[in-house]
Amino acid sequence: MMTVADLSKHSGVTSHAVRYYSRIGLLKPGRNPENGYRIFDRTDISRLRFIRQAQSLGFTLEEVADILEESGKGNSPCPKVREILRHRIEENRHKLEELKNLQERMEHALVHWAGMPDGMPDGHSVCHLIESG
Amino acid sequence: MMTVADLSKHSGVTSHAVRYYSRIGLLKPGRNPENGYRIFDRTDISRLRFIRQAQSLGFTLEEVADILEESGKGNSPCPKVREILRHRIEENRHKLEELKNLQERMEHALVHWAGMPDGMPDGHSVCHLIESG
DNA sequence: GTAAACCTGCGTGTGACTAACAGGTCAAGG
DNA sequence: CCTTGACCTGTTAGTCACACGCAGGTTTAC
Repeated sequence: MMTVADLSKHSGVTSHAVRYYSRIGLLKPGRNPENGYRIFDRTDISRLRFIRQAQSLGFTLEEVADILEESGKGNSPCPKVREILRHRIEENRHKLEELKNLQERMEHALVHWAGMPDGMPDGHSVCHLIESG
Repeated sequence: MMTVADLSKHSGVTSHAVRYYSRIGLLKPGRNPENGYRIFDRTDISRLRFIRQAQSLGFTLEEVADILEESGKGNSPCPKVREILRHRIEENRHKLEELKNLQERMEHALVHWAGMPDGMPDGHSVCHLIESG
């Protein structure tokens, strides 16, 4: 009952993304036989909402596709969902630490550089600021 | 005086990456006219070290290319370097906050789900765990 | 002489889109 | 009836920093 633009406005997801989800099979809209336009119904609306909800929890689109497929076969996706989340939490803990380290290195460098003059390249040094790290 | 593999072993950078840097112009090795192999000298070694040092401080390869080029023209890259770093620090602060938020959402979800049973898909719900968020 | 370990360029894949292209469709207004 | 503008279609390229694999040539050691 809705076109791409309708669904986009209704959901706040760009029409580009809606078409992208259709292309990779996350959404399976019908087609208007007169002009080939995609047509979405209430099921698609809630699917789309589900996709964004899952994404906001850190799920990748591939994982969402898995979940959707499992669910479509009549199986409960919940165990898989719990496992993915546990795994993602571990990964994220790692990434967080790396980013914190990076942030510290960057801030330390900026302070360290505050007292250093700019230097001209001299053939064996590109930028002594960076090389001083 | 060194081939790709020599430089790779010497620096701990994979030979794939060394060739990649050559391809995008970060390294400009000479060529052995007999067989077309790349040959690297001391300058390339320090360039490569500079690249990795800059990367570890959060610079992108494109930025490194800019810096190298500026430096190659005889200008001091230092002002640009300071500016990029300041900018990167701001960006990273943002990213860190987002990741922290995500981590909280994920951990909260896992706790929240601990008391919930697995459910079967019933046509209008895919996974009540995710949809309960 | 042959096997292992190198080298070459090039093309594909990663994630989740965004942007752009060329062309078709549709509703409203003059 | 015609135009304008906003939509639609599929496809392709771009993002980042590589990893991996291909087919084929080279070098080194035994």
